Amino acid sequence: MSMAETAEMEDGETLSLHQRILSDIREKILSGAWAPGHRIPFEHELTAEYRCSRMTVNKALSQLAKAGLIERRRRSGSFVRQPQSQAAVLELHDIRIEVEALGLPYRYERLERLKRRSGAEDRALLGLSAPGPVLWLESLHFAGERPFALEQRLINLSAVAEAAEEAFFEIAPGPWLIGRVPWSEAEHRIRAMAADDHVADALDIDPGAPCLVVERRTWSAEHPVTHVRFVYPAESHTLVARFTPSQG
Amino acid sequence: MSMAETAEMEDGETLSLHQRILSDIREKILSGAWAPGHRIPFEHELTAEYRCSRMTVNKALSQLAKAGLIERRRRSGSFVRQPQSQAAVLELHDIRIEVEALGLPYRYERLERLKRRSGAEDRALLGLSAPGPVLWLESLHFAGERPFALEQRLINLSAVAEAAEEAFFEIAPGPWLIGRVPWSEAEHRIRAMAADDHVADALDIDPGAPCLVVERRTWSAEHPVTHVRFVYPAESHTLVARFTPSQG
DNA sequence: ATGACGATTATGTATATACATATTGAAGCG
DNA sequence: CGCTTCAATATGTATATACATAATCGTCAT
Repeated sequence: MSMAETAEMEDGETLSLHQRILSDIREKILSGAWAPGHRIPFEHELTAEYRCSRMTVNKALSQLAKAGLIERRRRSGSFVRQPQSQAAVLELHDIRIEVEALGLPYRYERLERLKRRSGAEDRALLGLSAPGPVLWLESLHFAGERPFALEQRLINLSAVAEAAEEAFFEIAPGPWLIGRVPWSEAEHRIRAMAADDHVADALDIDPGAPCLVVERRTWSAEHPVTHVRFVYPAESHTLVARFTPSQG
Repeated sequence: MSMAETAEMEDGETLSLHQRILSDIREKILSGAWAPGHRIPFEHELTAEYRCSRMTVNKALSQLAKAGLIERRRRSGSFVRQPQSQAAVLELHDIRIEVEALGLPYRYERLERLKRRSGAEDRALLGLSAPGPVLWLESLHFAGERPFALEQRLINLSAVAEAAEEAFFEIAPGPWLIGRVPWSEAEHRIRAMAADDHVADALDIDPGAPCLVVERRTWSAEHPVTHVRFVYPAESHTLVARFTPSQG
């Protein structure tokens, strides 16, 4: 066996050995052949089975453990975990991309722009403790002729001073921030809401009509950067998330 | 330097060397010190900086690449990637746990149970091509006295035959399935909806009131298992998701 | 100029080895 | 019987080494 051997799959695809071990075991777990609690063969057994070194087996098992499919216990071995509480990876696209994926022309319109000192409400939204300068922006995203989403955004100018110079007529604040500020963490809240008069007016729907609200707070290295609320009319929008319980 | 040396952090926590390298680099990227496009030191340079072997550095860099923070190019080096499109890990808890976390007593009530041959609508929901036996269930989850969520579920009896024997009076179909069927994939749809008469009646809210709808389809090894729709009154429920762009 | 080609270089993946660490299980003892 | 101690064992992390592979760069001939 040569040093960096690769394996031929049935379909002709080439996988590295540790990826083959990984997907073999994953398949056994997901198919139910190895039920929760089942003890996976020891590293030295897999070493014999796959004719490879312990390091290679270890790499594969460590990855399965990190993905949460198995649990490893020293001296005892590795075990299939109980199915985890379900989690979904939710893609939150750029609205422009979303609209264009629908085959509709995208248009962005800035409604409001206000520089002010943060009040208690602003600080609560951003998660700030001390007052400071913030920028308030309200914009509309259109799909064709129809309003697609209303965006209400608060930017912490202490964290992103350059935003004070930008009018946001040409570029939406989302893409502008993405290109400028590396973000380290984000928190999302998703809920349903009845349109109030202001929202109904902006989105051209009836007051009281159901809307999907997605709020996102973003931090960059511990500093709050922005809080944004997207309000979508119920008909226009469904969030889709697909989840596979391990990431090969 | 001993073989399996570990490093003391300032706060006294012990990290393995490769984890220290990983978090060092991650911090540089997230803080913005290394902007997108910046070339990360070569493996042999990091080897010298951290006084360790190339394998250790390689492990850390590979992990950063898998997390999507950097891109690796043979012969050229490793580079900080543009900030990715945002994605969020959305936790979808068991409703019982959710209700109990609110400090309210949980109660479950089965409303309807119907065994039938799948019609076109059922097949569309489950993603089935051929007709077959399915089980239709409607249940209510209570938080204290108030209805918390309405559950409408379709189970593919070809995949889970035992479900036909279960009355689902004592146990909710969610927990029952989790303990029995290993699932390999799930797809979620989240949207806002106005309550129709049936939903309004079940949840004891006004017709037309906004609701949050979470639909989930689950597969086990390519076979559709179940489709479930949870309808939450808008006031009762917010989904929260927190996301950090790399998984140290 | 330009295109072919080989050397160089950085990463990708595997090996064998070494020692650390946590936990189990059995032996020994009061 | 219960407690301590100690050896055995499986995993955790690091080393040095080897060869493969892909991309780039310079050289040289056309």
